[in-house]
Amino acid sequence: MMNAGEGAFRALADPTRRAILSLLAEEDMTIGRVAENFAMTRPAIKKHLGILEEGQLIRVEARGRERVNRFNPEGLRAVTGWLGELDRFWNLRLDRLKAEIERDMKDE
Amino acid sequence: MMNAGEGAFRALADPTRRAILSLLAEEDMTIGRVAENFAMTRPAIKKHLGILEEGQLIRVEARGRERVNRFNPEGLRAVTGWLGELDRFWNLRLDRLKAEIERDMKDE
DNA sequence: TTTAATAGAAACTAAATGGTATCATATGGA
DNA sequence: TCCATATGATACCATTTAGTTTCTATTAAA
Repeated sequence: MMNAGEGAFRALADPTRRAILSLLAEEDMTIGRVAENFAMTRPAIKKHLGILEEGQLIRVEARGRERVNRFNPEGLRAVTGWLGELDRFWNLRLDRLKAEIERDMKDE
Repeated sequence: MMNAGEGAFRALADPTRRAILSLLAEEDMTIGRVAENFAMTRPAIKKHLGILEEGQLIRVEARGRERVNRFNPEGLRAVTGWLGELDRFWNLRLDRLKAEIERDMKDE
């Protein structure tokens, strides 16, 4: 089980970035518009958007002098995929445990 | 959409912690046993386990002089729950978009 | 063609993070 | 009881992170 989606996990760790992602899931926004929603300077928001982009959680499209930031649901696959694998491991373990218990009961 | 599972997201951001979680999903382990799997001192592993515990992703049970660390699948709900909400937002948006397009087509 | 708006970049700071080394504590067993 | 083992705790260090301020570049529009 390896480092898939390193960037996505890192991007999701910060609450501001998760809030940004929520906004962008509802509506595409320029950097300025995103920044209006936070008590923080635009450069700070820009950095967060950069990290979200690295994690593939958003896509940025140049449009004249603006940059439109859009949510990229594909990027979440790295995360949900890893969580799914973890769950698979867990269930395999439960299955082994169950089998063991059944074997023990038969022995008695 | 708010800060649910802050600790869990933070805990998952580090690759070492994700690797630890994978191990623990397969098998309960003491701190020492976990540490054997990494090129890192035990205090470092202990810190990671502490952060995983804060994020509710593991539970720790004292057992004599040992501490057994076990994976806590419940803790992932904060994460999957948030991801689900995000997805819901996204789909609502797609629905609005679809409705709009259908309306426009009827107008022509 | 100025001027105002939008964004990018760089340099800096404070605090958090991931790690180490070292020392103290508690428990199981010879 | 005494010793080895398993863990906890503390202090320290280097790097990263999240944020700021300030300055520059590009584009829209009067």
